[in-house]
Amino acid sequence: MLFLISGESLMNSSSTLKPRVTRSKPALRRAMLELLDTQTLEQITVKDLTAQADVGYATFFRHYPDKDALLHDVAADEIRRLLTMTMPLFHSADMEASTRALCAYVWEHQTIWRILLGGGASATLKEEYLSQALSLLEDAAQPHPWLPDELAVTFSVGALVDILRWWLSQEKPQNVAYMAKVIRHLAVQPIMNNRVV
Amino acid sequence: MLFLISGESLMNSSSTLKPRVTRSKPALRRAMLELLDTQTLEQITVKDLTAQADVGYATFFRHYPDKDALLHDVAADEIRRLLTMTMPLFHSADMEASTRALCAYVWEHQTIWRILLGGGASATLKEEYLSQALSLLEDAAQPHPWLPDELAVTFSVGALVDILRWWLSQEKPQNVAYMAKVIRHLAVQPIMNNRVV
DNA sequence: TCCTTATTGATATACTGTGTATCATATAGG
DNA sequence: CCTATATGATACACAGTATATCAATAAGGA
Repeated sequence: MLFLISGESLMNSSSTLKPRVTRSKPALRRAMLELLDTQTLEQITVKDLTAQADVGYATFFRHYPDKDALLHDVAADEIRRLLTMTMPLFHSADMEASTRALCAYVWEHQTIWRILLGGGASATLKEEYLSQALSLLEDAAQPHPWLPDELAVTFSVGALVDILRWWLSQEKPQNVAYMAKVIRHLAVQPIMNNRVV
Repeated sequence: MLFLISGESLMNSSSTLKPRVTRSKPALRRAMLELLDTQTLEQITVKDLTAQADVGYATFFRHYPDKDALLHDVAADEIRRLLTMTMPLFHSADMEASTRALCAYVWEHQTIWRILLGGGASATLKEEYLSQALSLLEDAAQPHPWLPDELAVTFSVGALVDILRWWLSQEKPQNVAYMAKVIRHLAVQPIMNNRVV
């Protein structure tokens, strides 16, 4: 499988192969995604990465201090984009449209999200996701009279990630509309200020 | 901090120290819990464990193949006990009593659960928890007309672990009754066959 | 009390993976 | 054509894992 990520292009427009300069970093990001498809993050070694990227071993450390930094670099953009579609959920504006847009985005980018959610990256992903979500919490300020905001976000983000991971791990995944309904019902609706059972 | 775990006692009834025989394994389990209080699982080395347990380095491998096996040994009992209190939640018998009993149990054993849920063991814990829960799924057979059983359990167990972790990570934790209500409302009620939003 | 067996401590060793340092080479961009 | 920079290749120091070996020690039975 091949993956093209973020804005950087791996080849230039000319017919000849692009020379070494600036080739390593995109190659390493590409290699990380390729290896995460079948292995866990901690199973992947720097040697594996540089071999997959067809790059010298020491070259890795000229771009990243360690494996986690590379994963962070790969995932940061996607997380941020998904997060901008997640936060509106807590403002209870048009919830149906929001959840559907969220699921549609994940579905369109399922190749990378299947890797980020599955494998061994999910722990790192969830931490980062939750961290970014909590830092944006002040804006929301949607009062949950009986539920601490931090608990609400922790629960909702956790449930969202778990549900999305289940979705993309299925052999025959459900459709977008259904998953939006599931997320609305399981991860969003319960933290809204309604009746408490 | 000191921890006494499962049924094994570290000392015998006599006034003298118990000799080496059978001393290592309990000492290693004890050391694992002590180190997990301040470090992540992957931060802990076998050398750390054997030093903390005051045991020879090679002795570790005479009892466990690796760190994860030791953690598994430490956590297995607790997980199994908590699970027997978790499953009744899906039978919708007396939900209020079930959730309260669950939270009361965690609260009574908060010393070990704070370690198992926090730190670096939470990922392993959740996997094991979910695995055991899914293997017991056949018994429940509580039909969720619109929700696949596996998704329901995945969501519910995930939410439960997340909520419990948040609870025990608080400086001034909420009381048992409140947390039972939260779990009922966030992790259990949403998967029951009611109205779908 | 004595003897056998099992546990342990201590140590040596092989191996894998990380991270740094160094030097020669190739090339992009001026 | 020249120079700054990215790269490849390699050597090296270091940490952690896992196994093997041998002597010491104590438990539990004779």
